[in-house]
Amino acid sequence: MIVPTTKDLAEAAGVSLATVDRVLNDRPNVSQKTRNKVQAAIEQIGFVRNLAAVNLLRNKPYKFRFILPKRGDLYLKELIQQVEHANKSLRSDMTFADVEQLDMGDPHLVANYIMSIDPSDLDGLAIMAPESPPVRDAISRLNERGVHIVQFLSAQENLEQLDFVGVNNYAAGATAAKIVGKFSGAKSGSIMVISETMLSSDSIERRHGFDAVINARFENLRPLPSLETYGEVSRAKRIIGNQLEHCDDIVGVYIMSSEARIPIEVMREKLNLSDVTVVVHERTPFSETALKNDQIDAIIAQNPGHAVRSALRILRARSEAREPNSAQESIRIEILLDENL
Amino acid sequence: MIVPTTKDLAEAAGVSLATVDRVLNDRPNVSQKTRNKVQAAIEQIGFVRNLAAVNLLRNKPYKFRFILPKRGDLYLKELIQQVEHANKSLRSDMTFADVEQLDMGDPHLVANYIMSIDPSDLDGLAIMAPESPPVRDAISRLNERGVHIVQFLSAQENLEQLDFVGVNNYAAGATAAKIVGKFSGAKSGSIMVISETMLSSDSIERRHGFDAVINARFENLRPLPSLETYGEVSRAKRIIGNQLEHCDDIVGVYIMSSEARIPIEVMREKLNLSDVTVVVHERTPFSETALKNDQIDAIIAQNPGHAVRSALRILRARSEAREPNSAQESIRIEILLDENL
DNA sequence: CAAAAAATGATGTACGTACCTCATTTTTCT
DNA sequence: AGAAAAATGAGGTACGTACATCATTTTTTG
Repeated sequence: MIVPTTKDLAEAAGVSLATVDRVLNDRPNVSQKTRNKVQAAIEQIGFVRNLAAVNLLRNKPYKFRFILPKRGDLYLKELIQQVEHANKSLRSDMTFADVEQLDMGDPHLVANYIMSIDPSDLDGLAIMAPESPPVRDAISRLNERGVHIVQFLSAQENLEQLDFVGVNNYAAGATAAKIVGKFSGAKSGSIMVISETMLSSDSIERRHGFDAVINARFENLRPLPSLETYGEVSRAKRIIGNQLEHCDDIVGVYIMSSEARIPIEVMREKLNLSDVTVVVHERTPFSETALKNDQIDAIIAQNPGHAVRSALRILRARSEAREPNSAQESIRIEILLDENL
Repeated sequence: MIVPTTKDLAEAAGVSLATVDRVLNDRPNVSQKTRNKVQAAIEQIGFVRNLAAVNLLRNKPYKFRFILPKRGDLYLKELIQQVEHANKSLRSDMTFADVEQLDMGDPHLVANYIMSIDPSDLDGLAIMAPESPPVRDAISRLNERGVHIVQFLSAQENLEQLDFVGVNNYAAGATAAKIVGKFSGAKSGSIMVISETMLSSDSIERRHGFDAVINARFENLRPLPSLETYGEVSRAKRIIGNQLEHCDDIVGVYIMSSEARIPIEVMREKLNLSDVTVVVHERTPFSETALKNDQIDAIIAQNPGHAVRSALRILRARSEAREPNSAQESIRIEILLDENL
């Protein structure tokens, strides 16, 4: 099989290589007639730029950075590992990725960091940060200064023009609700809803989706107010214990944040977890074990490897002024059971 | 940022470019001492081959073919579309893919086709064909003649040394069982199991996985013998109608083959599908609509786009004598509900 | 210690494209 | 018609690697 080159294209179009180059790279001083001739020849012989040659010529290292929270859970650890792995396996492709962990409790610190970035140092940024106006503004500014941005797993409002990698959290909550509802069978009772914090838009959206489905389809179930652990074991013990005392008809538990460990460990002291339906988010070594041990029933997950690779593909595409292949880049809401782990 | 080249490597190792080349490409006439020096320098400066340059130099078009069944359903159509799409978007990468559809009813025809392939025409083959000795032998032979092979979505026995793309069908059946069981709540009754044919190993494995989980965890449910439609509407009507008459305690339906349309259309005339739990395989325009209309409860799916791209990545890697990135290539058993479509 | 063998160096070519400069032809304008 | 402007052609360089060839040095062997 012969793959046509620019040379073949020039011949087919009846013009010189220089003119082909002018057309392909949108340079001035080409008549419309010639442009058409070349375009026709492109279609006719099926010419496609050889990516390897283009990349070799560009030969620019692409540097991308993930901004992730400092305080984190097992899922965060997975993400970091995936970035490191991607960094290794993409080096031969001139793609480099690293991680900067910031204290997300302080939006101004995050905004300052973003604004301090030198666009000549970095080609793109994947940001996972709680919704906040200063951060949003900093992102916009940096983007205007030529750094490509992907909103990673958590989106800022009013930044719809930027690429987003992650799941629809409303749908994720709704999916969790469907599982909790269906798995509870004909039982009636209350559903505990536990979150690390309800300040993030992720949690809010998940809660909305969850309530919508429970209310619409499972009249027998009563979702309780969200409990916020703030990631502290002692607090978790207190508030969860408190609720368990006042409520003796728990039939299901939904843990909205990516860290399922603390709530599960607290609860399994006071409750037989195999008797109630437990749904958590994100696959981690802990949640995987819990699923196998029948302490939880389902994991709603977004694959961290997919997410990282997808963000990098999008950043790479943007850096080369290509359109990302959107079909390939959507992240699925995965439902993991013991059977399909 | 500077990315080290072979030139930098030569300098760092204190040898000439020619020697670096000898080490990198495993050529003879290099002392062990020098090999070590170069290896050490590779580690030290973090040298990685520039893929673009290697590909440019190779500059070989890779030609791959998917062998798929001739008679097929909507899922097959999706697969074909995905191959066509991949073919377009990978042209700039010198990767070409096409589809050959064969009558899978005749193993010898399939085997003959495989044996008639000229290894100089084709770099790799992705085969989806029912388990059969002549086909298996033909695959082995072709592989020995230098054509890389991927077993696509359905595996041949005793060909474990070849790459496989697809899900574990036992686990897929088990997953379906878990959904049917849990979604049926406390109800007792029978489960219909419908397949196009029970001759394929896919169906057999799914059935095994299904029965294992139902028997182990759901004593209230009784799986019925498999009904085989052979893809014929009239036959489907007859056997399904027959079973519905003799069995008035149906609480769930499991459709094992990728074509859900015929059984669903037959059944919805005689049964209120929203009263029973229905689980099918593969996302197609039909099953998607049925899920939205509450005629089915869940789809067990393997993403056709992922599958096709994965097969092509593996074939490409093998053709370039690289190891495929196995972590990225595993196909998930997806559970699709109305909420996470 | 000389001859053979092994190891290493020096140098050139090629892959397909982008970008550059300069020469030449064609078109447009006055 | 003649000058200015636009269009096109011709040719070179560079990216990083693989694969040659041939010259030179070092090591091994009898």
